[in-house]
Amino acid sequence: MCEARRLFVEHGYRHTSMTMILNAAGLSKGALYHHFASKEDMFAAIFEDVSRRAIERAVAKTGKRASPLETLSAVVHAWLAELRDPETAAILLEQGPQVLGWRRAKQIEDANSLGAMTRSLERAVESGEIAVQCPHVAARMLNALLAEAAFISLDREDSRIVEAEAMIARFVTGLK
Amino acid sequence: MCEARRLFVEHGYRHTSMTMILNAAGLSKGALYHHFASKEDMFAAIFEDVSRRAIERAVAKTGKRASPLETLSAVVHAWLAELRDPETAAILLEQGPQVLGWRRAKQIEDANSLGAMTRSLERAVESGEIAVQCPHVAARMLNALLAEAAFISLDREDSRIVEAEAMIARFVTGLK
DNA sequence: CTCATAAACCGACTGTCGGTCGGTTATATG
DNA sequence: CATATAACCGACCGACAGTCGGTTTATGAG
Repeated sequence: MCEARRLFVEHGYRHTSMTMILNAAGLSKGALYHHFASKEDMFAAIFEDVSRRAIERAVAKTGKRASPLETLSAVVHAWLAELRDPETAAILLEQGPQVLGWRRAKQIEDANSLGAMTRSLERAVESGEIAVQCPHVAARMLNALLAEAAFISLDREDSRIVEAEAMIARFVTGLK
Repeated sequence: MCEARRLFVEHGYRHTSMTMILNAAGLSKGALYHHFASKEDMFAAIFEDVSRRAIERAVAKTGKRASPLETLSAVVHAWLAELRDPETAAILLEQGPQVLGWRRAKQIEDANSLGAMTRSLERAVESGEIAVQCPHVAARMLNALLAEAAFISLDREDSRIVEAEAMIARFVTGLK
């Protein structure tokens, strides 16, 4: 599955045939289809794995903060840093929604990054630092901004990245 | 091409074979491939058409406003209304990025909705109502919020839609 | 060790689908 | 009418995801 991820990142989902994956992994078709129902399902497993590990790393990097809102800001920053990793971006931002469709991709993210973001928002609401009716909606809106900022940062134009991050910061503080 | 759009909306891109389109349109393969280089190219033409007409309608519905910022807010509102049309949403939000990839989809939108949004932002900057360094970045961030709000509104949960729209309004006024 | 059971693995085969190509018909132009 | 160009045709092809009957390997109870 590690080999499959590498090939997907390098050539894209469509241009990576099962045969290529089979050769790289040294497996047979039957073996692979014994573990995954379809090529798409295998990609979903990879997507889930990348999503889970990325948010775990981001949360781990975020030490203890004074308040829930500051923690949220720190998580947001750490998450953006994770998305700057080309492999993570390729799977989570480019190919994920393309291969799985946004519904399935969001569903998987709900159990990982989106879920962590929602919980962080909920804590900030409980502490009274921000005011939103539905933290899940706020998390999705925030997540959309983060994904767009990550897309922009893929073009490696520093000034634009700085501006995008500033807008996100303003969005978060604007929830007060 | 009208028939193809209908089939794509109804069954999705993947589950719409060329043969289905050919039968529905009463054409032969050769004829169709004389006009489009590939199935994906045909979809791109449909995407471009839907994108162009949707922003045209939104702008048309937006009458004259007192200031560029008010015009921007009105365009944003009208654009959200357009995205609530299931067929438009299916092509622009669901299938577009999935079939074409976000790069190509954004490139086409740059000539239509994103372009209009950017120009509207530029006017508001010129009049001094808002302050952003790069209107194009702001337009993309705003567009990401609008797309997410449209996704949320596809689930038809009214309270969430209201909250999402309020966040967008706050984002726009927060650019001051 | 033996045998039963299941999990993991194999690879030739198949159906479907996007795309091709040599050729034909319609339309416009001099 | 002659010529050229665009529109159109559909049998055919290669590639690919997915299948299936069968084999090997691991497990574990007697």
